[in-house]
Amino acid sequence: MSDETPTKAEFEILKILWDTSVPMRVREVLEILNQDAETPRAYTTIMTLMNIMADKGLLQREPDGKAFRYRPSRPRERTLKNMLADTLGRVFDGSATALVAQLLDNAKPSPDELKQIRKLIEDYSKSDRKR
Amino acid sequence: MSDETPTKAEFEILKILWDTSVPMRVREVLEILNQDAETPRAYTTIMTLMNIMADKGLLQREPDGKAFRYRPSRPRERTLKNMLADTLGRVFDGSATALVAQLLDNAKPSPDELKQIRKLIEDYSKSDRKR
DNA sequence: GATCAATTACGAAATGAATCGTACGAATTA
DNA sequence: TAATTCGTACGATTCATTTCGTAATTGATC
Repeated sequence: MSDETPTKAEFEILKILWDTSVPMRVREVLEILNQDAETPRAYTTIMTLMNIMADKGLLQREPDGKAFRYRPSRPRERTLKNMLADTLGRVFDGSATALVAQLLDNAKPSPDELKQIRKLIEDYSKSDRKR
Repeated sequence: MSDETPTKAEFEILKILWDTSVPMRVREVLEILNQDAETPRAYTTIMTLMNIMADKGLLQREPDGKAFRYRPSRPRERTLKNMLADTLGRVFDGSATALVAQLLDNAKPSPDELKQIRKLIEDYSKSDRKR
């Protein structure tokens, strides 16, 4: 129950907080969010959103002067994991193979990326037996 | 513009149509959808949904007696491709490597699946130069 | 043609997400 | 103390999605 998956807008906020890796105030998040936005959001929009996220357990608040600072409740990896699991289950019926097939056909990874990906799979294969 | 990505409910309907691979009427889709559903939907719910999908261009209609039969406008692969591209871009900032890393950490593919995945990558590597 | 059952058309309500304005409170300053 | 500034709380509005009821239509049957 404590593993809510964020909505689109919520996820944007989480990305900012993960990137800076330091608890931030609403205003700071707002400014980063707006600095390269075509249509800037209002302060209260983000305030409300971050409130909801705190209620849901996606963010934690800590008092700082008259304001709060917010931090993500869960590390980035854990959340990405959930979101990917969602796609994997919903879209690819749980088949990692099907997903990779689409991915290759799709993302056209560069030779360099391919190399990295191969390495990942090698490493995983080796560490597999201790599962 | 003709590459709409389906919503959750729309996708469920597409899956049914892809699986049977034959154009179906609303009632048939409804029955499959409801047969293992905890809360069954009303006929009109699916009717409306499929109408919207036809408007959007996700489905095509062909008359059959007094009713219509519906078929997906696009093949499954094409749609999955779009949906995966969305996840890749939004969640993993376009990094196929990052996605695969999560996937391995996540789906715990079996040795057999791994083998298939490796093969996919091999094949892709070979065909890559003609890009 | 009249009637019946199945289907579609239309429109409206319920829900969830995203947006923002106004009210109000606390610290800061004039 | 009054005015300013920064913050949160709360509620309203908009928008997309999902849901479904009622009315109109159509084809089949008598």
